Amino acid sequence: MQPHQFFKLLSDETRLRCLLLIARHGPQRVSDITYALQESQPKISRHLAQLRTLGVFKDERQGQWVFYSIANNIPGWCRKVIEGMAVSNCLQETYQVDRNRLLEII
Amino acid sequence: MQPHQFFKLLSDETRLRCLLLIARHGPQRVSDITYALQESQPKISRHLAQLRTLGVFKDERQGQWVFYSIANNIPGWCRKVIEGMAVSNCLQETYQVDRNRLLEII
DNA sequence: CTAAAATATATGAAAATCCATATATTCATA
DNA sequence: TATGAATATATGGATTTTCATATATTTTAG
Repeated sequence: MQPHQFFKLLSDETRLRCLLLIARHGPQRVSDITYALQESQPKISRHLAQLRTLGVFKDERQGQWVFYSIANNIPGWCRKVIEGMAVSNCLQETYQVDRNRLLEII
Repeated sequence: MQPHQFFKLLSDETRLRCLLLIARHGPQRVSDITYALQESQPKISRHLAQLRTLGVFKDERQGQWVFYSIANNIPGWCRKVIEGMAVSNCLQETYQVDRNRLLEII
């Protein structure tokens, strides 16, 4: 994965919201992410697929649900960016609402 | 500047090349960046303008030349990403050629 | 146990939007 | 006038989104 490809994934706000939610709260079901972000299911599914296709996410089916999580073999520089953002206070306002909605249901 | 907007800047390889060149070698003239990247002048100018418009770069005219450099008031989380990439060895191979061409002429 | 219904996720196709590039031109400075 | 930089326009192509539907799994009814 080339740097500009990774940054392109992060350039879409929906994908960034998905990534940060999972970076902070671990593996999540598609349906829960859909609820937390208040977006349509196909929209979430497509963005998760992009993150998976480039190797940032992995998916795992458990019964009727599919859980997405951060792949365990991502490059170190990717992990550094993700974790840097996850602890950054630049996100407090914008992404807090997603977190709160997720915490309602998990 | 919102995170996904910053990452969109980094999602274009030409912009990323400009950014990393300046992150490593300090303020540079448009003409020197154009030479280092071996791209057309309007193309470079347009990408530099985007980086400037969102506040990542500042420009300064000195005589007939315009120097671009990293703005001194960028958010901490941006600086962290930029410096993280600048020291990352994931870029060594890909962007070394740009650096070498720049070092020829400065 | 089997068939039907319900739930969860993915995908094909189409529409709308966005983006990068090339060319030509203009602006600014020396 | 010559050089360096910015901008206008057109265009091709990529991206995102939606709608409808397909697939897979689980639950329920009989």
